[in-house]
Amino acid sequence: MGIGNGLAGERFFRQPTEGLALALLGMVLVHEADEGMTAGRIVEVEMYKGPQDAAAHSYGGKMTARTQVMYGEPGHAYIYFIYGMHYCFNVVSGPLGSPEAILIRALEPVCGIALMAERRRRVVDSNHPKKVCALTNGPGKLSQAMGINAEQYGVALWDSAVRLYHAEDPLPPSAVARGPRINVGYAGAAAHYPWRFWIRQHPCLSVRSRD
DNA sequence: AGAGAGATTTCCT
DNA sequence: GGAAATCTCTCTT
Repeated sequence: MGIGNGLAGERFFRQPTEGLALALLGMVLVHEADEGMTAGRIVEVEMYKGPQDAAAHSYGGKMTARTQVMYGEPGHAYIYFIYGMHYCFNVVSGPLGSPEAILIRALEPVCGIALMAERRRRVVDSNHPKKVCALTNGPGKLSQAMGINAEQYGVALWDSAVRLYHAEDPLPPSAVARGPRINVGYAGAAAHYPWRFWIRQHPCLSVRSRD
């Protein structure tokens, strides 16, 4: 109870990537792990639009062991390891053969804050909102807090321990802002495309992307 | 508040 | 060898 308005089914993911990215805002990501359940509301995302997008791992149709899942059906988890330290969690988008993805950049913790703090090796007072947000206000942080790593690579998000629930109340369009993606300066013109979306003024936005 | 460096794998040259 | 869809710590302002 209280988590959301129902599990997102397989067909939810079959929509154009921009619509899916916007729909993910306000939804709740859940991981039911052996150690316990954690959940967080999605407040910031970025879309990566496949072969035409110079910032995407699948730019030019590049396929490696890492990017393979993006070429499959939407709604699977694309997880990659970066900077020798961090995992980043993405929702695969686009139909079979269309390697697009949506990076989840920030969550608002909803359930399992103590477990998140333990995984992040932090001591957090649940009544201190800024400290709670700091558990999941970045793509590497939220993966660690949610217990997401290479083990979940490729899982189907409508049928696994990692899943998505619809928001109880839809976000009004006025609550959503968009702007350029973070840390893609190498991508030429694509670095300026407004393909990051976030909930305006939300306290849990990533450090690099405050309003 | 902001800048700089270190951590250290995956992928490309 | 070098950069990357990042984070943390330290030093400086």
